[in-house]
This record gives sequence, C-alpha cells and structure tokens, in this order.
Amino acid sequence: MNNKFRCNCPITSALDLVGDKWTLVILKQILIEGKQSFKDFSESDEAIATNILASRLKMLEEFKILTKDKLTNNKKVNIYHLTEKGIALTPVIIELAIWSDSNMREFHPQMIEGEHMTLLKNNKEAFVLDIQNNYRTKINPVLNKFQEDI
Amino acid sequence: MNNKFRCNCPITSALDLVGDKWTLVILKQILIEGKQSFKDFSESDEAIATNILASRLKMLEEFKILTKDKLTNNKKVNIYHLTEKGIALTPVIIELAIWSDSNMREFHPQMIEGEHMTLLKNNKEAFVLDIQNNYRTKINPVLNKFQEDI
DNA sequence: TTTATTACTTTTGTTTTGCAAGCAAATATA
DNA sequence: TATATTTGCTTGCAAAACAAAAGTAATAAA
Repeated sequence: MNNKFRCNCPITSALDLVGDKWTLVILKQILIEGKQSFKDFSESDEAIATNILASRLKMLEEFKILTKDKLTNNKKVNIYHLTEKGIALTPVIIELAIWSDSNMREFHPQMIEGEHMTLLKNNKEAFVLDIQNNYRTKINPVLNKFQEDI
Repeated sequence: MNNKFRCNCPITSALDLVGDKWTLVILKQILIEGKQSFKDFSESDEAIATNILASRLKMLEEFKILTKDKLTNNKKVNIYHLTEKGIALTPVIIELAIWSDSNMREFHPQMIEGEHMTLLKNNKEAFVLDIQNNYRTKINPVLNKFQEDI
C-alpha cells in the first residue's frame, strides 16, 4: 500500500490503483452482473486466476473500495460489497463501455451489442444514477434475504 | 493485435486495450498537458521507461487511437496526435480525475488540488467538450505553427 | 565539422502474471 | 455419523511484462 503512487496527478494516481487488466473487471462484475462471492468472480467469462483475484480483492479492501462480509448463518461464503468509494467508480466503467461500443467494434466485431447503448448514450447521468441506486437498494436487503433463503 | 480480447464484454474489451498503468497516462499527457513528442512523454513526472513508451505508442497507433506524423521541415521529431477514437476517451480520463479527487486523498494527501475541480464536477459534459474542442482546434494549426517556429 | 538531440532498440535484471495443484474449513450428502 | 463436495484461498513454477541502463542511428545545432 505504500509507495503506490507515482506522482501527484489525480489521473495517474487513479491508474496506480485501478490501472490494470482486472480491477475494474471485478468491480463491473459486482456492480452490473450481481456477483458477490469469490466463486462468482472466479467462474466469470473473463476467467480470472484465483491468485490474482485474491490479491486484487485484498488490495480493494485495503483501499476501502469494497468490504468483505460474512452472513450470520453461513461461515463459508464471503460476500464482497462495494463501498461508496467503489460505487463512485460507476461513471468510469460506463464511459469505458460507451467508448468500446463506439470505437472498438472495428477490431472486435463479436463484441456484444447492448440494446440499451443508444439510451445510455443519450442519458448517461441518469443511467449511472440508476445503476448506483439499484446497487445500493440491492445490497441492504441482500443480507436479510440471503439469510431467509438459506 | 490478435487475441487481444478476453471476451465479448465492452467494458472488459476496453480494458484489454487501455487497462494498464501507462496507456491512459500517455493519452492524458497528450490531451491535457499538450505533450506531442517521444521526448515530451519520456520527460514527464511519471517517468515512463522508453522501451515501454515505444511499445505503447506502437499499440495505440495500431488501434488507431493516435497517429505518428512528421513535420515537413524536421525529419527527426515525431509528433503524436490523437485521432477521434483517442479524443473520445476524454470522458474516461475526466471521470478518473473526479474519482481520485473525491476518494483517494485519504491515501494520497499530496495529490494536487485542482482549482477547477468543483467547476468540473458541476459541469462535466461541458468540461469534456471544452477539452476536446480545445485539442481539436489546437492540433490543426500546430503543424503550420511548428513549421513557422523552426 | 564536431557536438548534441531525438527516437528509439537492446540488454539485463526484477516483478507481475498465469496456470496447475494443493489444502483447510465449512457445509452438504449418503 | 462418515464421506464427499464446496468455498476460499495459498503455493510453486514457468512465462510474460516491466524497469533501468546503455547503445545506436539519424538529424539538427553550434
């Protein structure tokens, strides 16, 4: 955690934390795909290796971007939740999606066509707030709901 | 350039290109700090190694995010310019700046205080357009202006 | 015409990543 | 209750990426 920062530029400093192939992918999985547990992440399309996953989750916890919680009636599964710091990265993730959709199809034709993309591009701000509120209202009940289900 | 993409998710695919410590730093230097030549980049605060710089510039050229130009009366200096694909990454870069400014000061107190930050946060869209138009109007004259200067 | 600058490439470590396997604790199943 | 499976990791090792330094070739400046 020490000496993590190259210089005093905010942009560069953000990249000192999330500037790698995996960190924002994990956050996307939590925020958009509803993944929560170590197993969820390790079974993703992107197929992250478990050692890298473990090290990223640890780093994200240290920087308070997410928390590791346990359910009261399950001592096995760890549930990873975004903090507000983590939720605040939503605009970055959405802008990456928009950029890809408009600029990379040329090099990656199989990339999925988001039906919501046009809508998204015309209502960025609203879309971001929607995802964020959705996530927030989802994670509080989750602890209770999960407990009922099991 | 082949097999660069892990899966068909636009977010993950964007990170396959720009998901590393250096790529977005270089684009920031071009877009915001007015850097243009190999030397400009290599002399930055971030102190990128020249071999990595060369490989990133090559990759960015291959994916048409920037172009490498020469001035008519200088065969030595290469000028790197963003294409529209590159300029379209401005929102990503700005969102990273905003996120850092609001969420990382706790871990990196020396990070510079942008005077424009409050303004920026209240006028994201306008700020982004401003940076982009500024850059566009700047690079066309640059080829002529540079030539006059030398 | 000598010296300096620019844009790299090459070389030599070091660090990070990726893959496979292993392992312990908790839980589910027979 | 005994055994199998699941979950969340860790470990070991090879491969790739990165970093620091030095070297090179072309051009430009003095």
